[in-house]
Amino acid sequence: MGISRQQATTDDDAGERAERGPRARTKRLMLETATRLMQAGATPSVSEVAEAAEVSRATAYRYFPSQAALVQAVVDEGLGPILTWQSTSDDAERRVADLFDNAMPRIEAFEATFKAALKLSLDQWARRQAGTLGGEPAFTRGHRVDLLKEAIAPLKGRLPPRDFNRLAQALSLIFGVEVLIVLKDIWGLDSRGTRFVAQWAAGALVRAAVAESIDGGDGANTAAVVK
Amino acid sequence: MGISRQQATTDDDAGERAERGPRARTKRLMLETATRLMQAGATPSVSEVAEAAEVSRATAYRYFPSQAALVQAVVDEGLGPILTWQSTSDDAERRVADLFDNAMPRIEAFEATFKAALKLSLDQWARRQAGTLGGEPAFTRGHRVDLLKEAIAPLKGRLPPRDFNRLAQALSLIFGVEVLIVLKDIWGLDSRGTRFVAQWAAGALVRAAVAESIDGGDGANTAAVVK
DNA sequence: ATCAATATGATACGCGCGTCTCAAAAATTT
DNA sequence: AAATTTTTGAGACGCGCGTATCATATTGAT
Repeated sequence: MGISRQQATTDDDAGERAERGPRARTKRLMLETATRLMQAGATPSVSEVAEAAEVSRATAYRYFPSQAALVQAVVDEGLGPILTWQSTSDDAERRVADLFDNAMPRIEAFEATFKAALKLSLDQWARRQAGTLGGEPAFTRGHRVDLLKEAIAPLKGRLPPRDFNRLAQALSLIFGVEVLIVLKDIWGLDSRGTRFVAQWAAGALVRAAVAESIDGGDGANTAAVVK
Repeated sequence: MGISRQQATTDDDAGERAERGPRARTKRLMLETATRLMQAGATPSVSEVAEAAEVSRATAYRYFPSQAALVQAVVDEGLGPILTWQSTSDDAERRVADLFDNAMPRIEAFEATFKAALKLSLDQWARRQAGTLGGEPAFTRGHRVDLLKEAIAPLKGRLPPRDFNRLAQALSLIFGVEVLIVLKDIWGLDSRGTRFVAQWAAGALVRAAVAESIDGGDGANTAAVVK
């Protein structure tokens, strides 16, 4: 079965990147073409990438059996630099700000890709609910969880674990593509305004978490908290 | 000719709800069937609703020309009660908390519907980027903007307009379905945990906005985001 | 009761995605 | 260089969505 052989290849390459030969070459060509198209704002189907890369549809589908696989590959490709990034500061708020400054422009650059990924996740979720398609991973917790936890790591000792997690969770609400959707598409803000609001919210949350831990427990959590 | 007549009906009904006759009856039947299916977690296509409601595909498509129209109708139907709701308090933080308490369970009850709506918006956005489909509304700013602005209305006088908007924008990041996606699907929280985190974050943001305005400008904004 | 208007249903069509088959081309081995 | 394996391309197929057409049933007015 040539098929299962080639299917396996898609996975093998994940492990051994330096693979040589026509397979790897064609795959890279497709990946680069797809990345280029997506950076231009498109959300190309496998067929469209095939045409743009000047390979046949059949070949394209051999390497990327679905648009989902394609998008995922582009996301991984484009997100690489973020994942290894480290803030130089050891102040939590500063680190979070640094993370946002680094990640948000990159997310914006790959906006179409991230939106496509979100859309596909929603698709998969819907199928899952419908009964079709069994125990797949459904929503893949991207990298945001780890990135944020790492950013607020300096608070790990100073905050109760519960509060630490709550902060990480709250921050993750203002970190992903959803921010772009809400602030740019719905509110009509520009990139600068979007980053500004996200930064402010992030800072406010970090400060709130720290402040609470200082003046003891839920000092600010009672009804209105009149300061 | 018959078509444009019936097409118009879809719009007319929005204005005159009490319409009588077979048209309204069938439409309601479909809407209720669709709502039932979606509450059960499904994201039915027009054809599926047609089958469940025991009307022909052709008829179904006359009333809801696309899945998007169907979802939109169900959203409006299910969201109605929220839109007219009013908090009895005049404390901003309390009002926001009330809003969340009221809206979040309802959003959860219609989770599949909201996710479908988000997915369709992303779809439309992608098509738009691709050049196909012209000047459509793209992302329809739902009701969240108005709801939140209304909730924090008590701060309208006490906060500079710029800060007021920033707060509304930040709050809208932790208000929609996206919250469910991030906290339930990605983090794996349950409904209670999700509401808890969202509530905490909302309160923290409101308090931060108020506190800043009190101790004058950007008293807490020093470290990050200098502008 | 009759007749026009209108709602419905059955059917067929185009289109795009993903799958499959098979033959030609390219690469690798012997 | 010849033989074999691997990669590629061309085409056909099924499927689901949305559209269009036409005949039939239902409704409402005269």
